[in-house]
Amino acid sequence: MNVNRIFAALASLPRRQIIAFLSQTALSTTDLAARFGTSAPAVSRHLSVLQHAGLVSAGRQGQRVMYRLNRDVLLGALAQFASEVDGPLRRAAQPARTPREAI
Amino acid sequence: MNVNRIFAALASLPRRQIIAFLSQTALSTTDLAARFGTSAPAVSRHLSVLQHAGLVSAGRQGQRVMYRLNRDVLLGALAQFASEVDGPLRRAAQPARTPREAI
DNA sequence: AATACGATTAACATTCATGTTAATAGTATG
DNA sequence: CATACTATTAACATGAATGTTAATCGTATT
Repeated sequence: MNVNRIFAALASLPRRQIIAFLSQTALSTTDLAARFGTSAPAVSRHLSVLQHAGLVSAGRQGQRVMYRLNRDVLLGALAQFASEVDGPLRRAAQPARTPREAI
Repeated sequence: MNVNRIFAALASLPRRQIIAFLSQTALSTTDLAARFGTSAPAVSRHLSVLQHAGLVSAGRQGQRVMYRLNRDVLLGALAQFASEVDGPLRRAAQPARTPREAI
């Protein structure tokens, strides 16, 4: 899991919006394009970036390619980054403390 | 706390590196510029972005301006984004309600 | 096989981000 | 007060990202 690549993927607002949509249900490229104002090719490239970062998975179903979110990867990356930032000082001071149970 | 602004700030690799440095200790602009290969003005603008996002705080000490990381803001934003992604489906799918400590 | 539909890639233009050097502002010190 | 040091802003150039339309590929349907 490449945290830098994942955060680079999360850099873009449209991609975070795509993730928000995919957090509810699996969607195809045109589904997402319809939910945005944008074109299918634009969505397709965003999905490609997300996929290479490991954040989404693609599965073809007939003509459509359905994308779904890899929650574990996303949450894992957030947790890792959080621990990198939270780590050095706090672990020295308070070994057992985690900021929040979710991450 | 503006999650979009925070993620936009986290988009940049140099800024995440700055955050990594500041997670260890407070540093001045030139301190950070020395740790990078980059110039002071470049660092200064990155720090400005981070500060407007609320991720770092500045405090002048004599000639120097010391920057330190606002861990709570950063970790809070990560937790909020995580809960947004983690939330909808899991709360709907899980028969037992997940306690919402959502921040 | 021919056509239609969905997805991706190519090519292009435009906008945004990053870094550099030069100039300006603020603070301390001789 | 003049000088030195730190930080920030201005102006500029360059590279990357995003979106558009047109073209290509894959799959299904008739």
